Amino acid sequence: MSTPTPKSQAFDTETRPATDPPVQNLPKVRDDGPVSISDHTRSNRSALNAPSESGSLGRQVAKHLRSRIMQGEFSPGARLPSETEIALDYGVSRVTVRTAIKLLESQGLVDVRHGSGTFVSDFGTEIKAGIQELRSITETIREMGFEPSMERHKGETRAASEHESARLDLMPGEQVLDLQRAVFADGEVVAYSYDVIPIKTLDAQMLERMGQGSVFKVFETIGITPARAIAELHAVSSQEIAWGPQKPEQGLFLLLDQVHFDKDGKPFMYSKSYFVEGRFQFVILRTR
Amino acid sequence: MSTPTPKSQAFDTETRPATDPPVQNLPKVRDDGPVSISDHTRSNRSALNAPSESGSLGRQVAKHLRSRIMQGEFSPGARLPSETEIALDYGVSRVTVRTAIKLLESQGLVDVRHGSGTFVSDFGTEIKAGIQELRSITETIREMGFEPSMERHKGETRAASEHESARLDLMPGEQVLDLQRAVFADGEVVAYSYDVIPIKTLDAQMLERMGQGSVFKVFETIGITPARAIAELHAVSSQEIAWGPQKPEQGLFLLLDQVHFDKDGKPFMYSKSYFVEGRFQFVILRTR
DNA sequence: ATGACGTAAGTCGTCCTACAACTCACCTAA
DNA sequence: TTAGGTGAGTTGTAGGACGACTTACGTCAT
Repeated sequence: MSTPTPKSQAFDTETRPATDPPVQNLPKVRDDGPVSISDHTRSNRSALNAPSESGSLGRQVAKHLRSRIMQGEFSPGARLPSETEIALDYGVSRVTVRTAIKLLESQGLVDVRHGSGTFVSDFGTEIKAGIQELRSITETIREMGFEPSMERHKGETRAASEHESARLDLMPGEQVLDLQRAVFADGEVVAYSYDVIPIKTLDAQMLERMGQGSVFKVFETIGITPARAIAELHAVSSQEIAWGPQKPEQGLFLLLDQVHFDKDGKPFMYSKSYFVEGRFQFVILRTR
Repeated sequence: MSTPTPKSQAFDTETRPATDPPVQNLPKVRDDGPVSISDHTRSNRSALNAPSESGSLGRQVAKHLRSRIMQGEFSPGARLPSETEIALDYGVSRVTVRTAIKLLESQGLVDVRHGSGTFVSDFGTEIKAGIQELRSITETIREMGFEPSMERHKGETRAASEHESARLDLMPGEQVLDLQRAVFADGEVVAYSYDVIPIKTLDAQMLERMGQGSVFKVFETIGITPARAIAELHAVSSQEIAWGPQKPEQGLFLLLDQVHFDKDGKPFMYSKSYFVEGRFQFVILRTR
């Protein structure tokens, strides 16, 4: 599918000021005059449009700004360029820049002050481990500067329990993939992951690949995009959860009990992640 | 013994958003022509401008929309009026409505679909107990439909520990108020709160009022507005934390270890809140 | 010299208007 | 019946304008 985006020219006979011939993949750029791009102030307008799924323009700009902040281009406390400047830089409207900045603000990354400017949050760059954004555990670990790895302990199909059926919106007794894995950061166990995935969304080939690396990567290949997750937090003390040589003695865990939904609101995975207390730091930024 | 369960009515002071907060200040309306407001569709434009601190127009609209959603005017899954309609309704521009909706979206309350509309998130109304927004525990409990109360167990001044000084940005040895309280919901203990507040920000009168009700209320009166908090999450198993007749046997807690900052980025309180596992449900909505 | 005050420039907040991109319901024709 | 087109409605983006707020700076009276 994916119609070539005909840009609607069949019925617009009138009112196109024609200043802007249909562009394909770049954000529309208006006045590019002499195209003199100095080196020390290279434009960022071609930096958008990631290869894969991109989302709205505002989200793209937000994503790019975020990475620039994370990479230290703007240090904590520093002021970002004005909205107008950023807009010119990316070749988008100020409206778009504002939506992007609003997003970053809601993530606690920046701090907008009326009449003064937009500033990088003082702890902005340390929030990487935040729970607020939806990421796979492996991604999160990698962002924290560790090397993630996984070890499959169990991976079999069985009937869903009543509790799981309810959470995943299944018929009782439907088959699911029961995945149990240990999660490592630099070779040290940081969590034990119990994932339950409805079989019907997978084919045989997937079953093997599940559990190798990030399950989210596999989901991507079949067009399932995680849009959000609703999670409960619990403190758990039990000897029944961990296994293996690195099994923690005290048996104290922070349980993230969550259901993942795709962009259509359909649940596609139910997972219980038991984080070994003391080996993984959860940071939450609370804003008004 | 057997805490009297005071039901706390001495300090539930403010703002019951009954149905119609008396307001005087209107947002500037430009073309007010004949001011003909039809009856069956009463305008909401006078509903803005909360009595105290209001914030930007967009935030006001967001706040009001939020309360409308929470009160069930729009049920989960339902579509909100179009941005244009809302704008007319409140007498603001569509831009303002959009910033408001963006805010609600980032809180997971609504779900914006391009070309289709804005919908109340399916769980949106259940996220009340979410950690994402900065609220006092009492407020959160009230929103969950319980009657909050508190019992002061300790309230004395002492020198700050090294760890506390670091978090609160104090000189070592500076005096702080050490507050230890049990938090009740409908008479049942749900948490034990250890708060540390620098003395210099308080006067003698405040010291007494602290610990009566919400400490945030007291802070408000001296012009300190909590803007954000950075928190760590931990699982804790200990018998040293709780006290009193309702002390939980298993000694299992979810610890929210957090520093609160005002809008200028100054830390004004360091608090450790130990939530009794199983008596308080933490829900987190994770979005991309 | 010092402090209070006004002024101007810079920046975010809001408004208006217009159009593009997308979704959905409906109708039509094969 | 089904495939496709069409149009109305909705959110996304653009561009220009002005208001509100912050900050720095210069002026003036003390």
